[in-house]
Amino acid sequence: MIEMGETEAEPHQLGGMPAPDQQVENFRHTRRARRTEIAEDYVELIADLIDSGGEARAVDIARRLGVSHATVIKTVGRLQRDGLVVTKPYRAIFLTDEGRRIAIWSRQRHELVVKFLLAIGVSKEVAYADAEGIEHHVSAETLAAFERVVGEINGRRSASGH
Amino acid sequence: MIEMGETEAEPHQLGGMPAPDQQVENFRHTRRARRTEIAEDYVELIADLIDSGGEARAVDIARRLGVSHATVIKTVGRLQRDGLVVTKPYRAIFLTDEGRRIAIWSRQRHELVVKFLLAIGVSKEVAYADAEGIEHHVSAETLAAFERVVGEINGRRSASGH
DNA sequence: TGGAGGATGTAGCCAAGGCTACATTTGAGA
DNA sequence: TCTCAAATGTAGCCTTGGCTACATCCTCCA
Ligand SMILES: [Mn+2]
Ligand SMILES: [Mn+2]
Ligand SMILES: [Mn+2]
Ligand SMILES: [Mn+2]
Repeated sequence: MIEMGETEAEPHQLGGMPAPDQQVENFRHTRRARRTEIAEDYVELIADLIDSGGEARAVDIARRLGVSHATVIKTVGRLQRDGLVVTKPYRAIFLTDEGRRIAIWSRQRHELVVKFLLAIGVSKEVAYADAEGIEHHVSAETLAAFERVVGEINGRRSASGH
Repeated sequence: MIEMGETEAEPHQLGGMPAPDQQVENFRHTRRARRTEIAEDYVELIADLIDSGGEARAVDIARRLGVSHATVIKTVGRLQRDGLVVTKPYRAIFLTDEGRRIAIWSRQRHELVVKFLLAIGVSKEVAYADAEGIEHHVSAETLAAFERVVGEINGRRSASGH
């Protein structure tokens, strides 16, 4: 067999991966998303607690997240520093306009991800579990695709006599 | 209007969210997944570098990930401690059996997530970008659902005269 | 109107995952 | 063979997000 250059180990994915410099951008993008995950979960949860119980207390957040109250208080401090919540010592936690904006957006995205997973046949338990992590990495374009698929599946289902 | 108990702010999602204690489990599950994301990206990338260039060097990993080489070296130390790679000072990095197992699994999962996003109409650039984060939160069940959908869409496409 | 107990705050610890700056080693080519 | 540039390693810094232990505050009820 004749020398063919540097291809000796069968690259295994021919049209697969993106170019190296595009991959760098993807990794950077994902690291950026990672840094906002916790903030998104917090503001979404705070909004839920306010909507259902009138106020969001550190102890409630801690119980829902399954972390210690000390962790919650420190994290809420960071959220306040970053302008997403306001709170005064020994008082409940409220969302700023910015925090509420993010909460509403996160909630819609989260719900759509769940709806989507359910639509493609994932069980309720797994859909909830996976959505909790997936949601933070779904761009607007992918979310739109999810919505399209949900529409198609529900359309097809009702067209064939529910 | 008569007192109706604690429902005054319209709970907004009736059958939406899971029960609080199920939600705790979901958050715990997601935190657990978060702790393995970086290891998965590293072993997958190391496998790619070995397959395409014969060896994986810290500087190559650093360039692909867009982080400093010092970060890579420290992380590789953790991977070695955890039994996923082996390396000797000033030498290249190799996968253990366990590391290779995880790399192969991660690569398959990653590729399927990309294929899935492309199948539902997401652009190539966004599919690659989103998949880099989504992959780590996709359970086996959800992955199976993805595979089903890819099969259906490809089937439908070829049925209607490609 | 006290307390007691629950909620909140504080201190200090840890590991992960980033970084820069500097030191050391390697190996390819002149 | 020797040198020097590139690769690797090390030190030390930072932030985040966990934890436990303990201190303080608030509030509700006896
Ligand atoms: Mn969410
Ligand atoms: Mn989440
Ligand atoms: Mn991957
Ligand atoms: Mn990834």
